Amino acid sequence: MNELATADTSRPVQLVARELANSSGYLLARLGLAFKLQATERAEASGFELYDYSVLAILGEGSRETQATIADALTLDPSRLVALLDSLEERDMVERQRDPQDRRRHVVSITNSGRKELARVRAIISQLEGEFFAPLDSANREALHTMLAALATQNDPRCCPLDDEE
Amino acid sequence: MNELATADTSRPVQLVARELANSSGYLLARLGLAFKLQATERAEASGFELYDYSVLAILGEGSRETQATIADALTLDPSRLVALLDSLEERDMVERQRDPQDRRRHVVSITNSGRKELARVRAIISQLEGEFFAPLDSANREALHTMLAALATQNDPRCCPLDDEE
DNA sequence: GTGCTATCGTTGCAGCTATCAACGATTTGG
DNA sequence: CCAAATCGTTGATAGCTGCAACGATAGCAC
Repeated sequence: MNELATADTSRPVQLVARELANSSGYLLARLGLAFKLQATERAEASGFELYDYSVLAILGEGSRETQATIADALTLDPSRLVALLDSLEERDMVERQRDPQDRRRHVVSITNSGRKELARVRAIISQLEGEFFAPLDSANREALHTMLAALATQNDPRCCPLDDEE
Repeated sequence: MNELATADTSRPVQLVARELANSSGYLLARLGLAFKLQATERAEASGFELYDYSVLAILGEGSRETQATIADALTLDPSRLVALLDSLEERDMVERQRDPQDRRRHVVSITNSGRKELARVRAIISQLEGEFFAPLDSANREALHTMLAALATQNDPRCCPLDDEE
């Protein structure tokens, strides 16, 4: 049925199928992964795990978190969080204290030096975002963000509270 | 320094940090992963691996591909593709033939039954896309797709050729 | 022609990661 | 005061990813 089973060697770079490139979901997944990889790379170049940033960012917003709530917010297995916090605590960025009201819990809080480090990673990620979304002008960037937030509230409720008031 | 290290147990659902929710890159990564997980789930419920769809979609567009070009397009290790093609070939969806012009190569082509199965998975994924992007009206969906495509051409060139003419 | 090197698909391995069960400590409720 | 549930932690297990090595074939130098 194949008159001549010969590959056409003419193309310079192999592109993904039109069908996939036309799928917003595929683009979303692929771009999301690309961003995550680049973020991981840059963070690790500065001595951080990418999850360090997520954890510090959560802790940087004031409310005293227990490990279960952090793990839940990041959709992370609690057992994986243990090693992350061990590492952060060893580097004096966070502190674990027993909750006096429920001594099973650990209340995790960020330290002053943790805040400084958070600012450093934040700058790195922020820089990357600027480059990654550079193809869009600022109006489009904002429009994109609004749409992503809308999708997140429906498809990943833990991600985004929708209360943009303030 | 912590007057009372007590977690505030008042919140119903734990949300991710404001800082992360305000990051388009974070939303992109998280939504992309969420989409991929849902797609995997639905595909597997119908007896497909998600990559089966990617491979079939590429093969469904006519040009005769060699394994290296497929792996390259999907940013997939060639060794991983072997098992995928073995499985697809076993189910009579694709065929491997030696390229007579270069007997090291395998030219992979889709079979008639492969096209039928492709149509089935395509419908499944298409259905999912409809649901996933439901929070956006069709104008916004199109705007979003255009932006994602623009980002892809810069950040993941293998993903999208930008030639939307036709 | 004869080697030398590169490429293609394939196999197998080794490291990493996620996922889960189980445990001690503690709280809660009867 | 006892039983069940919860919290953080540890350990083990399965699965995936990327990498090196291999046989087969091609291209190139001479």
